[in-house]
Amino acid sequence: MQKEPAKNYSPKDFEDKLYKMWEENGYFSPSMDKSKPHFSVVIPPPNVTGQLHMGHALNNTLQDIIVRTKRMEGYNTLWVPGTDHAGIATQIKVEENLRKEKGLSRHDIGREEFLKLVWDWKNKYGDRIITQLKKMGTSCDWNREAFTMSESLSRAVKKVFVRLYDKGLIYRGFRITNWCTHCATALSDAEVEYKELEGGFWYVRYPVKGSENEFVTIATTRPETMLGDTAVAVNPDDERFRHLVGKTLILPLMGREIPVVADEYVEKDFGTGCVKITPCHDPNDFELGKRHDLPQIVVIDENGIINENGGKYQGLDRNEARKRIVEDLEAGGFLVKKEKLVHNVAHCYRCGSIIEPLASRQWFVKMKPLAEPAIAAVKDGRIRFIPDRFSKIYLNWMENIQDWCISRQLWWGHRIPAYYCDDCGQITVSENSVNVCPKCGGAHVRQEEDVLDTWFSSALWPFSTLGWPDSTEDMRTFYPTSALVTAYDIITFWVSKMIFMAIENTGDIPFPDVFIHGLVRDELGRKMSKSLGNGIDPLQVIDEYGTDALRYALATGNAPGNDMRFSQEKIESARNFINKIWNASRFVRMNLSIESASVPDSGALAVEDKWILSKLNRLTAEVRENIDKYELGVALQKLTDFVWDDFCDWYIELAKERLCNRDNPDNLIAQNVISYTLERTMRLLHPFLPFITEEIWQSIPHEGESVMIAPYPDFSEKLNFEDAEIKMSKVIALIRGIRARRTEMNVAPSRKTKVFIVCADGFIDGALSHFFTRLASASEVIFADAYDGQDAVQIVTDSATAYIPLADMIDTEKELLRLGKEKANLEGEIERIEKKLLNDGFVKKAPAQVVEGERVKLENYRASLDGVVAAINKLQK
RNA sequence: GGGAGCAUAGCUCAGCUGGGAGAGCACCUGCCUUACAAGCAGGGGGUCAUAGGUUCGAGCCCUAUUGUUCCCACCA
Repeated sequence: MQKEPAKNYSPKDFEDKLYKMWEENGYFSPSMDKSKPHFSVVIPPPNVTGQLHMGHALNNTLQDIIVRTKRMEGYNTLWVPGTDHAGIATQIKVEENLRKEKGLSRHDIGREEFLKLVWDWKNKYGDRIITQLKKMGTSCDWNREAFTMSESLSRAVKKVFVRLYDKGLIYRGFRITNWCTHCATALSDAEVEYKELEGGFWYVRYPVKGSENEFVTIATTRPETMLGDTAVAVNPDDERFRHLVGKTLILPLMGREIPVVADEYVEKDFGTGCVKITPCHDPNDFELGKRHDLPQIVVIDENGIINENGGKYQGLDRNEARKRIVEDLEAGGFLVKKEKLVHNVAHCYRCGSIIEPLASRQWFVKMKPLAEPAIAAVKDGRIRFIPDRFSKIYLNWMENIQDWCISRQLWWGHRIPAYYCDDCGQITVSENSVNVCPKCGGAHVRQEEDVLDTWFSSALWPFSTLGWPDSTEDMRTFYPTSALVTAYDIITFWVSKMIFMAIENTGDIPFPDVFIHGLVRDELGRKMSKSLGNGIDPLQVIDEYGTDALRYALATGNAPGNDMRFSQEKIESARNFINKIWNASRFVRMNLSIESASVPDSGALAVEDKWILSKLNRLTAEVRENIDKYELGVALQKLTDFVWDDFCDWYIELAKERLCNRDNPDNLIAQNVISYTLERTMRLLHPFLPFITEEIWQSIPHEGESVMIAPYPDFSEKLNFEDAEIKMSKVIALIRGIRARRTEMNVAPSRKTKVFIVCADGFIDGALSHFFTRLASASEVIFADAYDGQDAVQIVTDSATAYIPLADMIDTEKELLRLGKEKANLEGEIERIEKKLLNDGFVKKAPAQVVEGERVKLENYRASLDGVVAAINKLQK
């Protein structure tokens, strides 16, 4: 029929070719068939200049499985791809590059020039991640590729900003923010990471004004901030210090007079019970300072340098300043002691430097009013997390939400659409650029320098990518999207923000389902990271084993929300399975003469045909259900078991007799059944293993252009053959028994023997002889009512007893011992079930089905026991 | 301090709404059986962390304990 396929699965021969074919034929685009329900997904946008890592690989594999299934199920399916401009991450990269290549900083070349460089960088690397996503087999509609900084998405960003500002949900405020001195920008709370560090804990005496030799001792982990102290606080209930409240202290080194105040915030039992208050460099002190109306003195600037308020320490780096201040305190007799203290220190999640809490003017989103409907949407079930436990994490975070700092002192990002008038101080927020102050008419108007947090634009992703704020056809057709697939580590960063932004701006939820997966770890369970050098490059895996193998390794045995370890072992077993499929198809192809396949009337079908068709049929229903419930790992496991055990190990072996012999009268029936089964199996597997299934599907009888757009198989009552399944399972049990016994007795596989079968109810009869000649080393199969021949090995199952005359190899004593054990075993089981059935509670309360199941089991055990007892009697004679 | 997860075979993990434990790998035995040695056949191996409880029945539900991982908060 065609040239002999390669002996081993060789993905390079077809993966790229097939992807190109799908893309060129437009299969990735939605059908736009309005009579069908829609199914839409937006990709979690990777960093535009990033590289594909295992996390992306897992995320996109899971999405693609779902999307491909829905597409085959007939939904009008859209998967929107795109990338994120990733403000800080990208800017840092370009800055580093600029420094390396030209020794310049971004300030040296100015905003405009720098942004040009970033765009160049983006254009250079922006395609790389897309190319890599395509390598994964992702079936995104590339015609709709989005980018958070594109013109249309920028328009959405401006629109939302103005809307929220007009509603009073965005405001500008002087607040403590997390400041990264390396990136020179404010960060949101979500962008800082806490790490435990051992640091110093310095005890310092502050003299009380006007009373000689009286001191207040405070303890601090950051002595350099004392330059900005404007008070010392004690707990109002603390007897030890009550008399000091209201008194004045002299701040050492600075000589400034500061008050002692009482505030509940201070814990009596920690440190000395007295806390120095630095409103501009500590969030708690800031709040306390406001309560007590304390002055705000900034002493550390945005680069981590002591500023003009720091007296003689001006110009020192914060670390240098700490050293000098401690020295000076000691010299001045103010330092009581230094202890070590392990405490949590905030770090920048991007560059890792220590965060400086710093009071500055920033833009914020008022969260409480936005959080409320977002909480309700999850609580009332309009949005559900899979698995459900993540809704707790979401709710816990949402219910304790703080205002969101959205301004960043970066250049790469959406510049905040706010305009300041230098003449009258008016602030104008507008979607259009403002050149003349609408209040005073002055022309000295400048736009806010800051840009928005990257997450501000990604928060709009589910609708901005569909064309919002315009009422586009995509928006009307595909919104709300159907599911979001992402890892648990960005639930608070991203998922939560999409939810409240969508509800606020579109009046609808962004998606009903949030399918959460875990992280991919290395063989030892560690996070894959650049610094550890333990990352496995998915592209290298693809190069070596193929995309399908990678996808299989990531999808199999993966339970929703759970982390997984990736190992060489896993990818190899994935490859082995695919190779198995490949060879099964090779066998089928080699024996095929028909051009199209259909299932013959059931009257023409052999019992094994009915069995495999029925199994496949049931599998179809189960796989659909598992995928619907996002149990992708389970679905793939069932498919694997079917292909390997049922189809390859049993059906193919049984079919050989008819299939490999063109003269066999049933040859065509076998051809039809086997190619029908293989074709359906390829369709079922296609969402998981898109390439191999397409390659095979194209080479066997099929209808249509591509398996990718073929209908996903569905359950059919016509192919439900329960009797055949029961019959086959009994035959299989008997064959297994025979094989096991032979192996136990070291009978060489080449030694064929007669097999006598006694089956009281005739369930296993002469029509099934070929099973035993093919699969149980039988030279001849004789059915009888009883066996009274020579000494034989006996294999007892619940439906039949097989006798193999191997007189020369039987050790009667051993055999009796074995049978005795088996008898005891069966008796035990029987006793257990009898007891259960005598239990009134069980019979009355357990479902009828379960009780009936136990009764059947009991009968089977009893039948087996009878057989074993008979066997023993026979041997003892 | 608050919250969540995990603990099942030597290893990595499945186990759906409770009905007497599975897979892959590893290990042992035998096979080049005309699709596949990336394979075939057979086998050993688990008081499902511990202690209670609910139930006719618990790996699964409840409580406590131990170990472990993570998230949030951020006590100077």
